[in-house]
Amino acid sequence: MTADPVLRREIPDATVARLPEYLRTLSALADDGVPSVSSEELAAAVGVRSAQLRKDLSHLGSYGVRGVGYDVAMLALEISRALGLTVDWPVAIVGMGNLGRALSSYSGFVTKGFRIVALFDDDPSVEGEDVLGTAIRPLRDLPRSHAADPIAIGVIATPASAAQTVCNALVQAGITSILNFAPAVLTVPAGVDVRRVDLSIELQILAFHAQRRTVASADLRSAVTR
Amino acid sequence: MTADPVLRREIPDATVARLPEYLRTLSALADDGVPSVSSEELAAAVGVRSAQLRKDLSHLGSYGVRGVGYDVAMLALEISRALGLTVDWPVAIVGMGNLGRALSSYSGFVTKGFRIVALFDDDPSVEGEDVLGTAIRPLRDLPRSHAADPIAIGVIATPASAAQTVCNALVQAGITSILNFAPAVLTVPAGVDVRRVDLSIELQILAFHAQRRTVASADLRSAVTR
DNA sequence: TTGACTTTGTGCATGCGTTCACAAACGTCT
DNA sequence: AGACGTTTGTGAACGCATGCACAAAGTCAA
Repeated sequence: MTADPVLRREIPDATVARLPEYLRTLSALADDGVPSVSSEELAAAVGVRSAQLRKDLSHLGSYGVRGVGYDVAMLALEISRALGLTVDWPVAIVGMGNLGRALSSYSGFVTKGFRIVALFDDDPSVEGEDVLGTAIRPLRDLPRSHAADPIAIGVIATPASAAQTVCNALVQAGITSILNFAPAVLTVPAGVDVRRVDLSIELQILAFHAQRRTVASADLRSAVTR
Repeated sequence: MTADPVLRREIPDATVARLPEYLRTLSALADDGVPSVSSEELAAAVGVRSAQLRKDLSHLGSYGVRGVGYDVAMLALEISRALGLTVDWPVAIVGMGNLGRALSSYSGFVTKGFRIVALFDDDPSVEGEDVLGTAIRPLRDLPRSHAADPIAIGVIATPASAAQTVCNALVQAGITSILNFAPAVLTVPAGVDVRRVDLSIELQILAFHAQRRTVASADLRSAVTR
């Protein structure tokens, strides 16, 4: 009944969101031939507090050595395992505009256990086109494609107007993990996990902070001249 | 000394991150000709709890009418104002690969007060190319471009290896708001606001949850067969 | 082995964010 | 005008995440 304690233990969402950052930095360190790091060093490289890093890692188990630090390669492997990146995740991308093409060639996508197995777009002018070894097919081929080479994760990179239709097709095919880049809220049945990425939100947050800086300095000036 | 209370009041980061979502949904409602919404309806459309929505909006001021709801157009305007989107934000994008092109044509970028004033790329083969009315220039033109048409926000859409160099150039030119799509941690002087977007992190989080579902159902099965 | 030093893992406190629950405020109907 | 139903705005409770501080556990030198 009791499975691997590492997998059964609840890992906080906030921690899960940071694990990819740790993993990327660890991979860079490994590439540089660094054998081990302390929590202090790794935290500084990622941009978090060392206490936070240690607490995050403690949720995965006890992989550090007191007085020494963490073995870079081993820790990277453990984080990969925790995230589920030690197995391959077949990914399909729907919508082959600039964003879809950017995603299919994005290094962070093709490495790290994600394998693009299908590209879809209903625009006849791009149908059949080859993108990095994978042909673009119309969405109606999804069931056949899924049967031949099962898809674990569907990525929606279409305009907002098509997003729900595409989502329905993905769910219909039995795909339960969906990453949505379209600026639309998708409704899905229970058991389907949808995550949305809005490229413009970060820009708006940036504008908010920039504006606040401007207002703050304007306040200072008007306070002086008053 | 006391400026506009709406601008001076501290708005929590978590709230700021949701305001763009509210704004997008409100814009859609306005397009559909809906004159007003209750917090319950709007919250459902966005995918949050109504109490959270009301508390978020309360940070901007009191723009609802008890017993009635919120005026869609007015609330949209107030959120725009709070985010600083009522003024134009000149944006420059560095790196005109697929991602840079996707961003420059992204509807959420060009609408909502963001105006792309410059595109940079040091690849000679794309230099001078016209993308939606803006010519691609080499990064060394940044100071001149900035002087002629000031840039408020710089977007880095280059490979990770070039990100820090590009960032330095942006900071050197006096740009204090930077959106970084490259998978690299940037070091900047104090007073410069950097936000990072990693397109692969969401995919990794999705994989984590998908894996957990798989493990959970495997546990159930093994529990039965035991 | 012993002692000095380093670094992890974690209990505890603090702060922030979310949710509940309700009084206050509005429109409407009689 | 007054009673009624609706919805906002917010104080208070709760829960989660972060940061502190230190004991436990290791290395290394002598």
